[in-house]
Amino acid sequence: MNKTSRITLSDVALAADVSPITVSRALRDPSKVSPLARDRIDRAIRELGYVPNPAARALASGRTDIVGVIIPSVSNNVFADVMRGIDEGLQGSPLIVQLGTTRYSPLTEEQLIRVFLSQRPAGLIVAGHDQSPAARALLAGAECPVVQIMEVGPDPIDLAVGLSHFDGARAAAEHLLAQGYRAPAFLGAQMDPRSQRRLAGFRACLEAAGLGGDDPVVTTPEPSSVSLGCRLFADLMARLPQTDAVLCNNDDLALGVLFEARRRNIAVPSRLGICGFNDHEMMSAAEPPITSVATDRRAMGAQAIRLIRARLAGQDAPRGHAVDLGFQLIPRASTRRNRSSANRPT
Amino acid sequence: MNKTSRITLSDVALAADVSPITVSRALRDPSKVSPLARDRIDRAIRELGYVPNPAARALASGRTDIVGVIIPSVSNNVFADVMRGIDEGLQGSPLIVQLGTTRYSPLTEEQLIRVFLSQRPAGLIVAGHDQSPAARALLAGAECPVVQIMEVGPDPIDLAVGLSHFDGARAAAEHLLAQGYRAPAFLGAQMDPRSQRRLAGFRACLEAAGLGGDDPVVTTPEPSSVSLGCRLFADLMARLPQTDAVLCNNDDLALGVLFEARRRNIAVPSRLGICGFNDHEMMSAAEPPITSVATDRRAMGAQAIRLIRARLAGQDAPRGHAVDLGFQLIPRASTRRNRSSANRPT
DNA sequence: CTGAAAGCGCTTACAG
DNA sequence: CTGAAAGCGCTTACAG
Repeated sequence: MNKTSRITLSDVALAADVSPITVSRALRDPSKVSPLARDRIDRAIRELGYVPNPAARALASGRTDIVGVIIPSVSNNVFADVMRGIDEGLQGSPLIVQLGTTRYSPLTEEQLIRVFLSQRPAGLIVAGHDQSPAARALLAGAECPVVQIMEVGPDPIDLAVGLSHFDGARAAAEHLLAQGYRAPAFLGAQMDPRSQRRLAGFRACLEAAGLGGDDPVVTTPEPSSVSLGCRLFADLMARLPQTDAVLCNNDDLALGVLFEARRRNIAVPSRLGICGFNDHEMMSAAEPPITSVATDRRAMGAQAIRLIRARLAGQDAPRGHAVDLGFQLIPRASTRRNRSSANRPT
Repeated sequence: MNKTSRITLSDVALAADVSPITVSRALRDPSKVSPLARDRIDRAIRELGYVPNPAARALASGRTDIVGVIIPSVSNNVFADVMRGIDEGLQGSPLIVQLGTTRYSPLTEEQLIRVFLSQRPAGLIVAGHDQSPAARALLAGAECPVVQIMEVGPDPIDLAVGLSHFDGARAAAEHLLAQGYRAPAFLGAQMDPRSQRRLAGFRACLEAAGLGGDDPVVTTPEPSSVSLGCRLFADLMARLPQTDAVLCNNDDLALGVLFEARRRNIAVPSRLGICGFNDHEMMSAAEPPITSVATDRRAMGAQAIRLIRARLAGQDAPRGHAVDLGFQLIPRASTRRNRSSANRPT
């Protein structure tokens, strides 16, 4: 094709009057080259506008600077936050993100893993612990560090960083009971594995409190949204009008519940308690501010990259190493039922 | 290193009893290979578990299946939506997304363009029209299709798909005036070029209406958030208490204004009109529902990919081809001041 | 500290 | 429809 121009390493070598090998070395580890040669090479690179060909490098070395990231969806602010953390973690490294979305399909995930692995990535980040057996096998056989993010669970493939969604939801449910709510319900959308575990945590709390009878749960496989929160809450009220508190699978739903409650003149928090999950920034800004379970999505992404970089730098990060980032219940006015509300921090 | 295993094209050729070239051909264009050879090759590929090496392919052909996407930020739901559209547009193609974020820095953008271009991508998508001259030069010299997204403007580098933010904001301001608001203000965060143009559209409307004196504008370079909407609105009310409507740079701010107005017992829409920008899903769910300027971010991403795929398929898409996706003002209760509100579509 | 040789795994023309 | 030859632009050992 366009065989015009395109400066190669040999061109640089010629201009700097050294061998190509020396240029290659200067590029990869300048300390291995004499200062004099280094200077000449640097100048030649600058003058010629040389840019290395990553494909050639990858073919020769079997390595790349690519970090593959495989997540269910990008239009979910939770993953957007994770991506942000990944991006921040990448600062100062030559690593580049290759992004793939599974749309919550294990089969798509498997295919993506195959494609991404064929690129010989420097590292791979995948969401969750529920890969198909074939996907797990692929990842287990990968020559690069693999980080499972979002949750910690038994038997990580390699590295893992996340939190226990079961514990988070259980803590939230316990909070509702502690506030005096007696008929809490669970609202869930996009019931992915993590949502399922949140639901399980909710149920565990209710059972422990002897409230396990009704199973006051409304869920849908639909993707989450604020509008969906409105609708799910309407469904819930039609089915279980005695509900006095709602634990939402995520903050979007919680916001929808708040709006719908307002539309129906249901007083929050006195008649209805609302709790979200993740503690999106808007939870503290809402009126009333909404209680939520804070998770640090950015830290998750950043930490995943940190683990990969450490492994690449030859540092020790044994297989099976899992980092539990935990969660924090942030009580706010939306669940402040029987207490003095004189002082109201947001 | 690990020279063990790793099946190559030659291995497949050997097993299928054809030459490597024929295998290569079968992979790229099966119709050019006899059905018999094709069968044998397919079987060999399956049995050996052969996966092509993209680096080798890239080096030999000078092409890759990579689409570079360069956006300011991922933790901004506008770009998350665009990414979603890109992702959808990619369906059924072998293209893979490589993602880079500029953090709104032209210098970082330039570096990213350089790095991404060195990969010989199949296409490049960049946000906005305000690249540095050096970045523009790089893009103009690119051998792949380049799509500028988010807005349409004069002198696109190659392809473009977006809308006029100036027009969108002006239409919103006109709507506020038409509703009888007489002292509209503008609230803006993260004042990137598109926000600047929205502000300009707002000002143009006010001037045309003879209301250009005060310049009722509160902006900040801080990234946008709902909480920030609360704070900016507080600033605004302190400075210009006569304000009776707010045009927000985006929906996050608008939601923050709604919450803050509620906290202050400022009636919406009678005492205060609120209008957002982008029409995020939550605008229709809010109570009251919030007027906004709808933009189709997903379509933007999908269309960008469509243009790239068309160009790659050899179809005609002349340089300078710009697609204006337009916008649509969605009037809702938050600006329904003097009208009968008997029927209230959301 | 530096270099000559070989090779990474494909594809590109060019023949036949 | 099929193949032999050359080469894409680097890096990897191995010497010196």
